[in-house]
Amino acid sequence: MPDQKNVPQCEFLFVHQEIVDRVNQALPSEETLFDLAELFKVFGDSTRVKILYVLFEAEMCVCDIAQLLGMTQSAISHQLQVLKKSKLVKYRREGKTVFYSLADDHVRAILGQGMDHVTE
Amino acid sequence: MPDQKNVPQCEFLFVHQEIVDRVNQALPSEETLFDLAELFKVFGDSTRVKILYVLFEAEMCVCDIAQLLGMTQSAISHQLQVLKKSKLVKYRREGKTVFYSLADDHVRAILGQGMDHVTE
DNA sequence: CTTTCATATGAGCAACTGTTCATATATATA
DNA sequence: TATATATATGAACAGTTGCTCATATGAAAG
Repeated sequence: MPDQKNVPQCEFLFVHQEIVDRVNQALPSEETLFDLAELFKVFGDSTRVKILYVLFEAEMCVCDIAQLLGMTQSAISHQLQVLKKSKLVKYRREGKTVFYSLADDHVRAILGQGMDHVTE
Repeated sequence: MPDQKNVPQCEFLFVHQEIVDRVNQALPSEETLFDLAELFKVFGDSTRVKILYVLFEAEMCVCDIAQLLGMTQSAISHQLQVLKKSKLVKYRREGKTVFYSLADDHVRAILGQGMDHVTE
């Protein structure tokens, strides 16, 4: 962030200096906030959300997911790589087939919180 | 979705027909899943996450937020409109100034769940 | 070794996103 | 009314994203 802290753009900055200080202390690091946004970005796509919901129920191979969602194998595989990179899913090879499943219960918790907000 | 349900692309689809049926039942509606992804999309940007974290601490006017984050008033205002449209923040006018605050505690809960996953 | 099947991956493209810049709106004050 | 301040907003542009298509990789079977 540029050093503009002492160049107020409105009179309220100094009126609320205590609040500004408190916020600055409470604000997580730039890196943490970036990672957090990156995480939510992964959840911010219909296809990926669908894949995660499918894996809620059972581990599943790539082509079954594609079949279920009516999408191409390539599209699903690309998105599974995104989910894998974010450590939201894990996989298990069995012969020619690769089975994907949810990495842990955080995924359920996050989706659940979002669902609460959407369906209320 | 195209009607490809009876054109298996791999042998596992029919081996796991029961699972496919169960998943199809458990899967929320297309519209709900779309809304869910749209919600997470809003959280999927550093600037917006920062704004929300700032509002965690206190209601704040546009220019104070811009000041705090070292960004232009315009950029912050644009993002506040996005957050407003998603009903994640509310605002209160006081003379020339507009104060923004979190709309409800869902926002905290969702960010908190994400933070758990990021900081573990 | 060759073929087949399931999956992964790179290039290319259209659609979307976040910022900047210029300007408009709204409120208060002289 | 004219001016100043705080915020909102539209256009434009660069950067990103998700899909398709073609092709590559990996594993099992002939």
